[in-house]
Amino acid sequence: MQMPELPEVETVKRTLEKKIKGLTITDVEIDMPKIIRDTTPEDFKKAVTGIKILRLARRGKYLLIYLSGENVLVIHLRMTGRLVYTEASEPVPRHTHLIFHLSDGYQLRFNDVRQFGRVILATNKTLSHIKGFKDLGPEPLEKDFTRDFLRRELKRKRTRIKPLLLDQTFIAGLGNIYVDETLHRARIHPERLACNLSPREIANLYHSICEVLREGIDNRGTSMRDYVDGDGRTGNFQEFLRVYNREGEKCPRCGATIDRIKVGGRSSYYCPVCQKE
DNA sequence: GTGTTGCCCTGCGGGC
DNA sequence: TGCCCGCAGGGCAACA
Repeated sequence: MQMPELPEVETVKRTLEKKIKGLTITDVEIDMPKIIRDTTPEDFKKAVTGIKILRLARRGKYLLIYLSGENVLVIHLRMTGRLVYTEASEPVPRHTHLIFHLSDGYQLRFNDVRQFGRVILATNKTLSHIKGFKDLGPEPLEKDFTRDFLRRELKRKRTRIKPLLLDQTFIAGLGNIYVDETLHRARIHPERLACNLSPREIANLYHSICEVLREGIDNRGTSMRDYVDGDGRTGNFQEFLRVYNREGEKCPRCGATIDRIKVGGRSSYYCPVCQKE
């Protein structure tokens, strides 16, 4: 029960960058070839061994590791993926599928219980062809994501607000936890039609998206079960969640009982009093 | 364009 | 205690 979303991936990026930027990948162990997409294990190994790590970046829920030369590692942690910088002498945990040996003697380990995570070897040129990555919507914390943009786009959509916010082509980086928290703060029921939101609700929604994500990052992400940052540390934002995973508990704003429904096949936690249909 | 379902996958919790 | 089953969910494909 955990899905690295924008704040978690941003935290992994920040913690890892301090540790691995400037190091060289001296070897790669691939235990689960299917984690790597579109490249054979042999080609992957050949492409990254002896190559220097230049910088890290994030786009939506994707982590990007830029290497010297043209290559970029595009990593999606999906549900249970972890990317941890660790001493080589540490025991290798179960479900460790990929190990990068680094020039400082440490290792960067990719671990994923459910094997949903993906590592794609791309170049600066092929980045724009990667399925899922190429169609990502705007970054919600960047300046091109404005209230006007949100209002304009919502008016065009005859779909329910929750599945829309989860759609990575609409906005990049939101997942189930942060969408539920956002909608609660904005007092919007998850099944409301996007095109029917009032200007005031849209303003609240815009503010809530930015606020929830910033607070998530400030608290180094949410750890329900699996998520840890690049140092292997858990986040703290789970302590500040108001509705997610709190079915049956009291709404911190009005005291009503938090309910859970399925919206678009996803569990959705909300307050039936604060968030009217 | 939008909605629904199923698949990928393992661990966990509930029921018996 | 141990087994079975359903659920959790991001992204994607297939289909309605």
